[in-house]
Parts: sequence; structure tokens; C-alpha cells
Amino acid sequence: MTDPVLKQLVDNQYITDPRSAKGKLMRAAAHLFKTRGYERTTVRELGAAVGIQSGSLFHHFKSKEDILLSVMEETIIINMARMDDALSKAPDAKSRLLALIQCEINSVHTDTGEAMSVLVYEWRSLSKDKQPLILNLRNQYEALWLTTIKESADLGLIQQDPFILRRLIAGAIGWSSTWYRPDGDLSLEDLAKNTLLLAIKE
Amino acid sequence: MTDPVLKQLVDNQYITDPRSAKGKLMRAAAHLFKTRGYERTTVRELGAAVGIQSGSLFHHFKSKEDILLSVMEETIIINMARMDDALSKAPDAKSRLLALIQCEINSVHTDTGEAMSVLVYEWRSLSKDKQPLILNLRNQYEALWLTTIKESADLGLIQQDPFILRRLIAGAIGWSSTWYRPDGDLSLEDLAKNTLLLAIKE
DNA sequence: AACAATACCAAGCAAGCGCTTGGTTTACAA
DNA sequence: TTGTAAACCAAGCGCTTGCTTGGTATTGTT
Repeated sequence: MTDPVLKQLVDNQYITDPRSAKGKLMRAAAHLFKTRGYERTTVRELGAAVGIQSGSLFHHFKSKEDILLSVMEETIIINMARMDDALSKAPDAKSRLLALIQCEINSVHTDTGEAMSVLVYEWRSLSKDKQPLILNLRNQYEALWLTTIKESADLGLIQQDPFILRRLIAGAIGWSSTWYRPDGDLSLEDLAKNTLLLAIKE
Repeated sequence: MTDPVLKQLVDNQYITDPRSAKGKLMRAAAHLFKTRGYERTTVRELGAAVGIQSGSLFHHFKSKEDILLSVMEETIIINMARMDDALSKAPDAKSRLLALIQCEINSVHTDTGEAMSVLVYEWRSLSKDKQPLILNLRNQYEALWLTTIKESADLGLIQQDPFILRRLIAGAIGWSSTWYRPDGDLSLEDLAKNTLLLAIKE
């Protein structure tokens, strides 16, 4: 765990230690949920992925849905912490915007990548009474984006409505999980620059 | 069926008549697959949605997956035909680009909207041996986009790599299915203009 | 060494799933 | 009016699913 932001979250018990049994299970779950989909993934597969019986899962989580919920919850928490950190280090409006773009691209394509896909694509699989919990976290997440975009808009760097622009960019970045290949010609750095170009042409 | 493009497809038997029992079933399936997800949707629900027994579905389709496949297949065919039509009527490069953006936005938010969401979000639910069939159609679809974007790029209207730009735009438009509300302040026309602004600033 | 708490196993249950089957109704042409 | 094909029903089969249960290792603390 080289990431200090992550370390602090674990120490403060905001998230599960990735090295613990439960943490490993969540990572395996994110992988299976992304590649096979939540519904198609069986508790037997989940158990096998970490080398335990299917029934033993229910010692750590009270239901299959609870696994999904935990994966989603912790992913948002991690990435919000990283965004906060990046924002505090960026000197001006444009670099703050780029910082958020980089954060979101990283969230989709590095350690939390599979969990982020699950967050986006498996939303419907959450029962109605669990959705508000995630929705609330997402709103906090989006608030960070909006204030940052508005800052650029007030400086005249952006021609579009901040709400609309954010949603267009969210789609553009999120969709990259389906086509971007880390072993290809395009670096994450360049992908971020291309994405920034959607908002600001210089 | 007021759309002449649609009418011709039906007459030439490229797609199922939407007024037939089979056509209605496909529309109901698209609705359920979008709102509940393919896996969560049961054949009993599908039957109930059109007022028949679950077993009777298998008179029209040989499996549940076959329903999904048909929905996806016909949706691409319909929207490719509409794109062809719109492209042939647009006078210059920039208006051709706008035409495609409008087509894709319409495809997501009008009659084929739910089916388009299914096409995007339920891809994984197709078995590996059926995926190439849809992939092939998607490639044709994307070819239309690429030639159109390249045309604008050659004229210097676009600063980005056409491949990358297309994918960013595809994400931006596709994602709008999750947030756009037809009864809100933003018209589809304005959404298209905002999307065009991602590619071309004037 | 003794104990408690945690982590896990082996077995299986109840429910729901996609799909099949054999037979009946409906639609329409000859 | 009769014949034929398409459309549908009623019933249920075989299987998989998420989850429970009662018991056994494993781990860490004193």
C-alpha cells in the first residue's frame, strides 16, 4: 500500500484493509462483477475466487447484494479522498480541472477500475432501499466536480453550462473503460489531455 | 409508422413489423431489459408484459437470449439506415457531423432509446458465439462515424485524433441516457449543439 | 495451557429459473 | 365448410440460485 491517501483511509477505518480476507474478497468480487456482471456471478464463483466455500461468504457479508454495496461504497470514498488531495495541490483553475479529469481517468483505469465499472454498470442491481446510500455519496462526488467546473466557467475558460459539460465529460471518461487499452499507443496522460480539450480549446 | 425510413426497412423485411405480436414483444423486452436488466428479467415477466404465458414466448423466439439478440440487431439496422439517410441530406462536413450527433442522440432518446441502452449495457449477457454478429454490425456503424469525422479533420475543423474523438463523443452521448429528461429545460436540439461543441469550438 | 472469537467447511433446502411438452384455440385460405 | 398453419395455454421438469445450518479448524490473548 504505497498510496498515502489510501493508507489513511484504512487507518481511520473508512475502508476495509485490502490485505484482509474481506478486502481480497471485495477485489475478487469487483473483478467478477465487471467481467461477468453481478447477476451472472454466483456466490459459488465468488467463493472459489478466494478459495473458500460459497456459504463462508456469508460470514463476512450478510448477502450477495451486501458485497456489491460495499464495493461501490468504498470505491467512491477512495476516489473522493484522492480528488480532495489532488485539488488541494493544484495551483489554478485550469490545473484543478485537469486534476479532476486525471483522477477520474485513473479511477477507471488503475486500482479501482473494475470497481468503478461496477459502480456505473451494476447500479440497477442494487435494491431500491440501498440506492439512496450510494446516491448520497455520488452527490458529494459530483459536488466537487461542479464547483471546479464553475470556477473555470467564471473565468471564461468554458463556453458551456457547467451541469451539461460535466455530464458529457462523465460519459466520455466512463465509456473509456470499454475501449481503452493500457498496452496501446495512448497513455493515460494523453487521454486526460484529450478529454480536457473537450472542455477547453486553446 | 410515420417514418419512411422505418417503413422501407419493414417492407424489405430487414426488421420485424413493430405492429406484429413479435414486434410488440421486442419492444416490451427492450423496456424490461433496460429498466430491470436482462438477467433480472424473467420469461414470465416478458410473457406478462404482452399478455401471454411464458412458454408461448418460445413460439416466437427459440430462447431468451434470442430475444436480446433480435432487439440489438434490429436497433443497429434501424439507426444505420437513419444515419445513411441523414448523411445524404447534409450539404457540408460540419452539418454531416452534426447530423450524426443528432441521429445518435435521437436513437438514445426517442423510439429506439430503450433498445439502444440494452445494446450498450447488456452486451456481456450475449454468449460469446453471438457477440461477433453484433460486433460486425457495430463496426459498420462506427465506419460511418469515422469517415464523417475524418472529413472534418481533413478540413482542419477538428484538433483531435478522429478515433479518440469518436470514442469520447460516443461516451458522452451514450451516458446521456442516464441523466437526460425530455421534460426538462434542455431540448434534444440543444443537447446536440452542446455535444458538437465538444468537437468543434467556433 | 486455556479460552474465546474468528474463519471456515459440508451438506442441503426452498424458491425461482429457462425451457419443454401435448394439447387447444384462433385466423384465414381453398 | 373444411383444412392447415400459426398462436397460444396449462402444467411441470430439471437445474441452479442465494442462503442457512450445525459443526470444526484456526488464530490470537491472557
